[in-house]
Amino acid sequence: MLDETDRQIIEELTKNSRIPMKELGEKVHLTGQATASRVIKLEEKGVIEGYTLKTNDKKMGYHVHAFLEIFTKNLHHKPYLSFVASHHAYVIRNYKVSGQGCYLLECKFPTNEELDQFLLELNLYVNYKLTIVIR
Amino acid sequence: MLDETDRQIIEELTKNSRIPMKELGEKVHLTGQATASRVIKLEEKGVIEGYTLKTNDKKMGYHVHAFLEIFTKNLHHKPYLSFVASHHAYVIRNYKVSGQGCYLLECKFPTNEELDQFLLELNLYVNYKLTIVIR
DNA sequence: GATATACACTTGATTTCTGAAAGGATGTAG
DNA sequence: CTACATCCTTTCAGAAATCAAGTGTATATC
Repeated sequence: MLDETDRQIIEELTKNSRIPMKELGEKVHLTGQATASRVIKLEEKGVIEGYTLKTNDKKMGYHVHAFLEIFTKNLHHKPYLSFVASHHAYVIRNYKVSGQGCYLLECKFPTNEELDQFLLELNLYVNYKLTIVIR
Repeated sequence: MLDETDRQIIEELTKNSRIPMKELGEKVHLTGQATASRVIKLEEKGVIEGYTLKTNDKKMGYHVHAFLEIFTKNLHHKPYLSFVASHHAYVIRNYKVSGQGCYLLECKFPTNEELDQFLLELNLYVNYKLTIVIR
């Protein structure tokens, strides 16, 4: 399904998704046009889902990075899920998981105060175990 | 430091980092040239760290996505850290954290068999608690 | 109040890239 | 052998990026 050239293309685009097709082509020993048509095929197959940005969270004003292991208090998950949906500015990812908790919630906050406020509200819906990222 | 236009630029580039500068400019009511120079400044400031790709892990052949809470067996972290470094194909991210564990390791594997093999080797250096992502 | 300076943006010209069309090489099936 | 499909290259017109002025505005300086 994916040959070595496709893999190289994906690797290079992961390093720098704004690289010109011509230059990408040189890296994988193809013309820019052939490279572009491979990229289009990878998009159509759904292997490539999109092109995005790596930003510096601290310089964006987010100084606190946390993981929350979520334990729902009862069988109704919807209140928690809609709480998460309504706080998407803080939420990086929310995974349903197997293990101790029901969900693993990754978040970012400008300050500890905002984290604290978030936790107070979160605790209305679920219990949690907090893990703060140091590095 | 960052004005509303910069924030919009970052938002649009997060949605699609391959958007032409001209088109991005239209979205933020600037010419392509002015937009490009703002983007260059954001890069120089380190706010923008790079441009990358969103891929579909399943279609890339990775069917297992896991988080590992790591508990080092002793005070020496180096053996674990070099083990992680030597398995970067599986490792997505490795965070030093405060909380129960010392590290939070996010990984992906093609199969449960490879996960199992990884865990066997990992267990030589540290103890862990496994969390598998369902969705 | 006049002048200098810095900054951000626009305009216009040149270079570079992209995307479409046509054609060539290779492999497969009838 | 022929038809067909796939993947690549070449060519070329149009689009975008880049570079070099030039304009406008705010702030500082005398």
